[in-house]
Amino acid sequence: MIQPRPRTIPEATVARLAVYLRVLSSLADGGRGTVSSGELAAAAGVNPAGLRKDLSHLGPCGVRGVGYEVGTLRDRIAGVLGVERSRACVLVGIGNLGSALADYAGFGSRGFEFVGLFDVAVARIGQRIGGHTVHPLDELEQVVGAAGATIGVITTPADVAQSVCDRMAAAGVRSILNFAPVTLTAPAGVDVRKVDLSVELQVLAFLGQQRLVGEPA
Amino acid sequence: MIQPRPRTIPEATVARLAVYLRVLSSLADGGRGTVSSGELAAAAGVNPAGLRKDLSHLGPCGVRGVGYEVGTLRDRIAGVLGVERSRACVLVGIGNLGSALADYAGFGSRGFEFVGLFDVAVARIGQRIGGHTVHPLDELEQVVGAAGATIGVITTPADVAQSVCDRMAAAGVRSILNFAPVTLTAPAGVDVRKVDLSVELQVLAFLGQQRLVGEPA
DNA sequence: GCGACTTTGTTCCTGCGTTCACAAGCGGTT
DNA sequence: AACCGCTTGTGAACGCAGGAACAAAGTCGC
Repeated sequence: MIQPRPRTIPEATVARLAVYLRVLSSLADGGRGTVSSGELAAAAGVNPAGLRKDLSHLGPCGVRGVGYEVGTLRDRIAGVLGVERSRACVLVGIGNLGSALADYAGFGSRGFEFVGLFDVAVARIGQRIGGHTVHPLDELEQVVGAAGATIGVITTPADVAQSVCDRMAAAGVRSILNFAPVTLTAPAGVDVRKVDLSVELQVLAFLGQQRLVGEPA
Repeated sequence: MIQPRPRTIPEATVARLAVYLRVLSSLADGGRGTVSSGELAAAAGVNPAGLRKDLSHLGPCGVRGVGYEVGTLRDRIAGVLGVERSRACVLVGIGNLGSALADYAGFGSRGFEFVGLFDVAVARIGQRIGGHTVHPLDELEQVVGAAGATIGVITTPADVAQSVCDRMAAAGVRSILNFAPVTLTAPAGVDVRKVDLSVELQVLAFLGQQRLVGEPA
């Protein structure tokens, strides 16, 4: 019995595969049959050689002299990323950002299903966002257990993010995406990924000012 | 005349400096006088040696045997990142995500000032968010020119993001932060930074499932 | 005043990601 | 059937980030 995926796929490659998947879906909708690595790389904003190397992690999936078959490659990447399987997610903190995520249709088509939206503000509870209802935070553990949710998203203010993280981990969540501007600590076996919007903006601004100093042209 | 910043600072270091700045601000508010690299690294979630290497890009700014003086280091990092100077930003696309960004108080304290919020929906125009008023998109070029905005944020749907990007670049914006799920192309001299929320979630989910396969324990 | 401890700043090294360049393979054409 | 052009897949080199270990330096205690 050979194992179909012998080695681990680098994290940077996984991130790009998700981008390729989006481009391929768009091409497939446009009725495109095949694409070359050069064209696909241009659409994704990466180097053609790097794209081929990324795809090589999935095994040979192109035809030399022709290119990649759009539909086949899309399904291949979707299978590797696990898009077809539905993943139960919970989201805590229904502010503007949390509402944006809950309402974003792109998650549903990628295999993510929000099985619970939570907040502490009574004004928020009962609101319907993206087809789901906001529940009081007290019900977090019950919903996580009942739905078998393994993914949690935190969009709360910074001061309560750690306590939410602890509760999620204790309830059985294994992967946490944190938008709160704090560094969370989680027990072993639970990995946390942080997205800091203000850091992104600050890096962008710094690179811009650094470019001005380096190249006064 | 020696140049105060002889070399360029790596991008990864810049991102971490922003995190250190936040931690240091929090420590300063708590009345803390000095910190060691180990403690600061733990709070930021990085390796102590890496933190010292990051800080070495600013020149010597600690005292051996003691640690770093909290207030001094905070001001030093703030100066390098250019926090004290106010940067004019424009934001196009006042949906949930755009509202979240416009309303986020963390930007103002980091030197970013939104001088214009724009949308095409007449229902949005005139709304006040985070102390600013939403304007029709037609006024984008005028506001960018008048305020000298060099930073633009795109939180529009994917299909109009490229046209907004083009208009921003033509109007004088030099740095663009793109939240729309498309790869934008901009003229030389304008750099685009992309944040894709669904990609982040997909990477997280994949790492979780890969971990289960690799370590069945 | 001197020694020892603590902590920074630096240097080396290992591993990873990215890029370039080439061989292998397939389709179309004559 | 053989040749030619095109594209994939892979191997090698380069550059960079991350981690560990060590020397320099300053402070505290005696």
